Amino acid sequence: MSSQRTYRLGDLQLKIMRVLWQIAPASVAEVQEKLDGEPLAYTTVATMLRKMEDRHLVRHCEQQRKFIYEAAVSDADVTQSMADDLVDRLFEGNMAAAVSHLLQTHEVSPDELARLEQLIRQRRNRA
Amino acid sequence: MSSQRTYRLGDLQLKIMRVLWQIAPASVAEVQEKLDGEPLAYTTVATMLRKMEDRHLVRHCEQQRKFIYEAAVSDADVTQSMADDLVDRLFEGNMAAAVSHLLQTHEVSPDELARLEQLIRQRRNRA
DNA sequence: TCGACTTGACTACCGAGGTAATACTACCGC
DNA sequence: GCGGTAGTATTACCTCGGTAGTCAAGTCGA
Repeated sequence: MSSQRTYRLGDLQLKIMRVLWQIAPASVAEVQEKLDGEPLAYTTVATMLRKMEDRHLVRHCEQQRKFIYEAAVSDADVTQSMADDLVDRLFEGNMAAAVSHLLQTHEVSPDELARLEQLIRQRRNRA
Repeated sequence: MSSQRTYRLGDLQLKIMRVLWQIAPASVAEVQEKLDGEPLAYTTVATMLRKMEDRHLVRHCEQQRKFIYEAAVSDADVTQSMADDLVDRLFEGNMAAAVSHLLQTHEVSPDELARLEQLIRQRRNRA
C-alpha cells in the first residue's frame, strides 16, 4: 500500500535517494562519493541529509561515531507520487492525455513500442 | 520548433499560465478572478505576474493604466519541457519506462486504452 | 603525545515560489 | 476640487532547495 503522501524532491534530493535505494544504508561519505556529476562538498551532502531527515525522507542511526543513513520512503512511493503530481499539474489528472503526450513528443524505439503495445493489450484483456 | 529552454513552474505559476493560455490577454483582475481554488489577494497575483515577467514567462502592455498580460511561452513548450524534465529526473530519460509506469499504477478506462493502443500502432507503422 | 584527518553541529547565504500589506497615483463622479 | 476607487510599485516575510564555511570533538598514526 503506497502512502498518500505527496513528495516533491529537488534534484539533489532525488539523487541522494537514488543512492540510498541502490546501496542501502550508507554513511555521508559514501553517499557523497556515489553521487554523480559535479562533486559536492561533504558538508553539502550532510546538510541535505539532515534536512531530508527532518522531512522523514531518510533516517539515520549511529555506528562508531558515524551516521548511517537509509531511505525512509520507497522508490515506488516517491516515483509514483511525483509522477502523479505532474500528471495532476500538467494534465489535470488525465492519465491518458499524459501518456499520449509523451508518446507524441518523444522518440521511442520499435522495441519499446512493442513492449508498450503488449502492456496495453494485457491491460485491456484484464478489464 | 520548441525552444530548448527548461521550464520548472510552481503551482501558482502554472495556474496563471493556464488562465493566460485560455483567455489570452488579461488584466491582473481577470487572472485573479479566473484562478480556481482559494482566492488570492490581488497583490499576490500582481506580484507573481511581475516575477513571471522577469523570467520571460509572460509579457504585458499597458492599456488605460491597466497592465494587460499575455503568455510569452506556449502551452506545448511548457508542457513538454516539464514532462521531459520529470522523465529525466525519475526515469533517467527512459520514456518507455515512464509510460509503462504510468500505465501500471493508474486506472485507465477501456476507451482510453483503445486510443493509446491505436496511437502506438500508428507509431509503429510509421517507423 | 601530538598533529592530521574524519565527522557531525551550527550557521549563513542565495534564489525562487508564494503571499500579502502598505504606499503611491491616477482617474471618475459629485 | 475632493474623496473614493482601481491599479501599480515597493517592500517584506516565510519556506525550501542548494551550497558550503567554520568549529568542535573524536580517532588514529607516527
